[in-house]
Amino acid sequence: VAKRTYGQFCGLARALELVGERWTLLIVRDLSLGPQRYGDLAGHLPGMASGLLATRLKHLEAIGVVRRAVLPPPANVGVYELTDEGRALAEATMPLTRWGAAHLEPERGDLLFRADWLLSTFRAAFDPEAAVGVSETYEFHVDGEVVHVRVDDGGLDVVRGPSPVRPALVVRTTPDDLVAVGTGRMTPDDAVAGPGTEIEGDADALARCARILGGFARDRAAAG
Amino acid sequence: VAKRTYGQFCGLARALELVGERWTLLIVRDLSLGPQRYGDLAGHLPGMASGLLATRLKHLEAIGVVRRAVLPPPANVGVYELTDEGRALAEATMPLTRWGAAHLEPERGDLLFRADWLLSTFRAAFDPEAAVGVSETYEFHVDGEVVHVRVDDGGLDVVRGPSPVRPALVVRTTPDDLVAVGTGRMTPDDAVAGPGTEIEGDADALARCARILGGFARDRAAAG
DNA sequence: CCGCATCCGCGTTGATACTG
DNA sequence: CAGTATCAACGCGGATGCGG
Repeated sequence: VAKRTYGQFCGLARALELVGERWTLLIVRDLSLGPQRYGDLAGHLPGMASGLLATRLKHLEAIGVVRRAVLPPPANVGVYELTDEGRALAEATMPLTRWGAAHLEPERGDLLFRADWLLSTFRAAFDPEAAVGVSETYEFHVDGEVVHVRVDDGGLDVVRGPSPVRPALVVRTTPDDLVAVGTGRMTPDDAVAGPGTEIEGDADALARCARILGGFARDRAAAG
Repeated sequence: VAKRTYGQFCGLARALELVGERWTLLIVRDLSLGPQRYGDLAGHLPGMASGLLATRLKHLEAIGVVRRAVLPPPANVGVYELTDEGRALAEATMPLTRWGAAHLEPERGDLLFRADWLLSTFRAAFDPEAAVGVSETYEFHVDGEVVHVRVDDGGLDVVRGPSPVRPALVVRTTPDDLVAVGTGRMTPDDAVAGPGTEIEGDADALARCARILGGFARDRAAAG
């Protein structure tokens, strides 16, 4: 029996045949923030059967989106990482992420939260115009996770882990505050004034950071 | 039991919850070329169960992507059309279409072909730079289908049916020729010289049309 | 314990028949 | 023509097992 395909000569149908199955694009999203071990991936995808993750990874490897690699000694652990094709795919999902972000329900407290999910959503709403002439790094600590955002004169990159260089701004905050600021319910200054958020760095860096990552809130306001 | 969701506070996860199920984005794609009746949609989606199409349409209507409308008399038939949200969604799938197009296998003869699928794939690869200063319409006749492409100084729109205004170029061709030109196996001039393709209009219009819609072939060459 | 494979129960999907 | 009804087959979620 043929794998469930669409069999249409159409770019979208082909993309959905390749990566349209359940969980597949979420795996690509998680790997777009840096290589990950099997167990870490599984931890990022609650509700996904372990065997299914193995199947998906094998398929993504077969179609050239994902590659296995071994970290150099003394780590010597196997990880999965995106190929160039995989990075192109991750890039191609940005507008879809942006559309979905405009349809998130911020008040739903039952949703699972991860700093890297929200920051990858911020990245999707990123407007290069807002970052021209800015080259610096912001580091976020949320719920025990560390993620840093590298802005480089019109470009923007979100990577898991602490920044290798000294960041212009370090934000220690809570999921609630991050969501509130992201969705426009709170200004960054409100958050800093409140109990959940504290920053290291000057106020100018905070203002620039807010301007550059603020597209998410603007999208939501536009779409309702 | 809860509908199969991801439950993650993440734009991509939300988008996939809303429109990530099988067939859903292909319905949006078909409606993005103009309103369609239930039966026409079903005809465009071979292999999809009729009941499933009804379910999907109801869901898309519930989330505000699709709207039912009745064509004015004397037609008086019910059609489905995209809302503004739906058009934004269709727009958001363009890069994904482009990624998938680069992974199409042009030699696979078993794939189903429709002129509007291929032309919507062309549109996804459209580069606005190529169309600055050009404002004209091209009409394609393929396999009994008629689709027209409206270029308007940096913008591009693909719509089913004949052009309401006199087109600068009319192309009558075969699926094979259109695929061959789209994937770069043939130049437009080769096609016109061959038996499958004939055009009405001057050679300059053909050259402009080829330049504007040629992004698909360029993408494929880049990705391999 | 990590990285996967195997099994089972159920929801989703594919194909066709049916109805107003 | 525009859907609804029915049922078999498949995909997925959850648990468990197994080798390193």
